Order: sequence, then C-alpha cells, then structure tokens
Amino acid sequence: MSLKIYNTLSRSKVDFEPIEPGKVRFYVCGPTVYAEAHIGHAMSALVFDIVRRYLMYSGYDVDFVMNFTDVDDKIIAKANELGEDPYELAEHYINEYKRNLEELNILPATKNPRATEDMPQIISMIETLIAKGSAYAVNGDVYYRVESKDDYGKLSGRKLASMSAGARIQVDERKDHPMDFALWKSAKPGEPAWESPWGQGRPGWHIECSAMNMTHLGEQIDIHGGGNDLIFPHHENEIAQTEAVTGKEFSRVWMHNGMLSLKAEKMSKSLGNMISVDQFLADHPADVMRLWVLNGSYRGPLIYSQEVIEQTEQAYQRLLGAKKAALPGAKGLEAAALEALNAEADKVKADFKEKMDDDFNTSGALAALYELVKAINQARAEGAKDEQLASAQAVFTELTGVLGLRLEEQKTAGGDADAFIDLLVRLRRDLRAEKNWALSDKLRDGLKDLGVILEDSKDGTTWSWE
RNA sequence: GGCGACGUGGCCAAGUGGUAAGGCAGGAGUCUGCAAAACUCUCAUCAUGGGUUCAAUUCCCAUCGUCGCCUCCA
Repeated sequence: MSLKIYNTLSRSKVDFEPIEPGKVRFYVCGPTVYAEAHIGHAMSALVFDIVRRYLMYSGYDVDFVMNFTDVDDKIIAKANELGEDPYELAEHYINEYKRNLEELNILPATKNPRATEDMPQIISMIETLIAKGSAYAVNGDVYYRVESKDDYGKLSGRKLASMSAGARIQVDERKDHPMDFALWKSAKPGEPAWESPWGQGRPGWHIECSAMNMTHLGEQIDIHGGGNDLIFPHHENEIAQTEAVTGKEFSRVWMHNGMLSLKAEKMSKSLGNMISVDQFLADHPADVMRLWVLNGSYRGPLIYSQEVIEQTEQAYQRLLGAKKAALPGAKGLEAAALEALNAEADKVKADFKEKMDDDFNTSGALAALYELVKAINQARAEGAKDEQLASAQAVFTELTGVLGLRLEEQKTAGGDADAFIDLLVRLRRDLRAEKNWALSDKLRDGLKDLGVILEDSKDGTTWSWE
C-alpha cells in the first residue's frame, strides 16, 4: 500500500509520488518571530514533525526546510515599542522557538532560512516578475498583478471577481487591482531597509517564502505545509509568484493543519488567553502535547481544555505501562502464548503502517498501538519474562518512536536514590511479612509523596517514579 | 455577503454503502491485607428533515448549529 496525502489544491487524497524517487522536498511556513511560541504553533510544528518522521520511516530522504520571517511590520512595531533593535528581537525569538522545538522532541529542520539572509534572491525574483509583466513598481513599492495569472485563486477556491466585490480594505488607488499585493515595501525613515532597484525597502511577506523555497529546495517541491489559516492569502500568493517566475507547478502537495481551539473560546491575543509552549511544558511532559495532537486528525480542529489534557495524561500513563518489566516471580510464558504475542506485534505493525499511509491517520495508528499495549500487558499478567516481552516491546518502541514519542521513564537526577529506595522496599517487605500493615502503608504513602510509586504483587514489589 | 470545514456515546476521537476503532471517565468482576497497576465483562445507531438505494451513520438536497478564512496569524 502506498502513501496517500490529502492535497488542499485538489481537495482530495492523492497518491504521493515525489518528483525525484526516494527524495522529498518539504517546506513548512515557520513563524514570524516577534513573540513567544504558543501551543498553536506547537500543534503545527508537531503535525509536520510527525509527517516528516513517517516519511523518513517510509524510506524517504527528506529535505525539510522551515523558514523564519525575521523582518516584518509586527516585528518592527514590537521592537519600537520595547525600544529594541528589530534584528536582535527576531534573533531572540528564533532562539526561543528552536529551544521549544527541541523540548518538544521535534527534529531540527535541514535548513532554517531567514528572510534577511536571502535578500538578493528575493530582489532578483521580484525583478523577474516585473520583467514578465506579473508585477509593477509604484513609488518605491512593488505589487504583484493578480490579473496576470488566470488561475489565481486555485488553492483557496476564490474568484477574483467575487473578491474585489467584497473587498473591505480601503482601496489603494495606485494598485491596478484591489487584490494586488506587495512584493516590496518602501521603508519609512528608521525602519530596517535593504537597497533595491526601487529604493530602500523590505520584502512583502509572501515573496520571501517563494524565494526561500526556490533557493533552498528548487523550482518545484513535493510538499508545502502550514496552518490552514495560511491558505489565503499567503499560500495562494506564493503559488502565484513562484509559478509566474518558473512557469511550472510549484508544489505537488499542499498540506494544511487545522487550528487549535479552546473549549469555550478561541485562543487569541485580544482575549489574553494564549497558552505558551513554556507554560504547557511547565505542567506536562512534552509527550502529552504530542499525544494530544496524535489523538485526532491533523486536518481538523484540535480542542484544548483542562479535561482533554487530563485525559491525555491518563492515556500517556497507559502507553508508558507497556514498557514495564516482567512481574516479580514471572514463571514464563508457554510457547503458544509467546507466539501469539509476537504475532500480535506483527499485526499491529502492519496496521500502524496502513493507517499512517492513509493521510497520516494518527488516531488509527494510535488505536493499533493500544492493541499492542493490551497484548503486552496480558502477556505480562500471564507471567511472561522480560526476554519474552522484549520483542513485542521493541516493536512498540519502534512505532511510538516513529510518532516522535519519547516515553521515557521518569528518572532521578542521579541514580543515587535507587539504592535507598530499594532498601526501603526490602524493609517494607519484612514489615509486610509480619503483617505490620500500619507501618508498611505509612512507608508506601511516604514514598508516594516523594514521587515513588510502589506496586505490590503476591511475588514481590516493584517501584517506579511517578 | 463570498470561500471552506465540521456536527459520532459523559468527554476526546477514528471509520465504513450492509447496523460503529481506540483513549479517558463510569458500572460489574478477578487479583490484593489494603491500595495501585493489570486483566475480564459492560456502556452509542452516528445533529434534524427529506431523497437515491435491496440496504445510509457513510451518497444527494434542505434545515439548524459550531468553527476557520476573506486584514496579521501555525
């Protein structure tokens, strides 16, 4: 079975065939860096990290480019407000963003181009557009001529006629068409500016992605991704610009993730209910955020609420449980039962791939993994030894790894505490042998307060960090 | 007004033209000194109204509702 991906351009699932066999040119629109990352950014980044990891697992060599928009009106405004240098402000948030990505176990991009570092390519692309009649300069500004491309609007399904009719923005008389958008903006005094054939200025938002795409991945790419709020105008305009320059199809597949929504109300700056990645990670393991994203479809909305996160925490504990060792005093599994366990692992693996091949159905893939969790738990309960669980657990670790889940047992800073805890557990064993329940319970409760969970069975006690 | 998405059990959420995965929570058991974990069993007819069909939750139409975009946004 081959990989199918939902393509926004065709509004259907298509068989994925990269331009060059075995290689994937993948571009994702990164953030404009003027504030700390919130969990909506994280959702998008996680979605495309999962896509990328699965492509890699499927044997593709993935060239993954994610840009940073580091010159922009909002950055300038924020810098002025704080009395800081715009470039340094951008630099600061880029580093913060990268730190968040790392904490979320998101693989670093192959390249992280920045608008300010690709200025010559941006300018040359605008020059080409002017030369081809797709753009025009007016008093130091340059606009893209939307009417020059007859399929303008093909990604978002919009028609120029209806758009101009409903245009709400004050019409700039210097534009040929109200929907014409800026490729180059002339600089006001004091703003960051670059020298260009049209005078001092800076690039428009859309052109930088087109230019960085072309510079770092080439004229045609396989997958272009981003949030579905970027479909129009950003991606629509990227297509227009790039295809006007190259005369070729820009990206084979356009992928868009759904938006995060808070249960009761939208997360927005005006409501002041933004949740930053740092805030989330202060309270929950990174795996919980990833699992929360994996639970649903990347294309649909993702609901955030306290209840949902608590449910995800519980589900996370269940996944962790699959990696637990054999029970103390395990007698060993019969050959038939062991065979059944390993057969189940194989089945789950096939199932997992089938689901992921169907437009990254992570929810279905997760369901397969829970089947494996159950099989492993059953085997353990029936007395499987560590070495008998190993093979199925290896499959489990492999597949959860493909999804980018770490599922690491909580560890102490050093391992020094272990010996002391072991000592207490042995001590408690003696207390229990004497049926001194009061003291042994006190010991268990005390350890719980310190984050150590004791679990008794008739053949002994195991412990783990909470 | 235009474009688009969605409405599945208490919550989150897959999926299919032939009566609905999984997780969380709940109920009943097993195990246990108790607890925890685990295991077993249990818990929906898919917004509403029409239509197409031998058969629809799945296709079509309408209605109601929710949401996104159309201005910066992952």
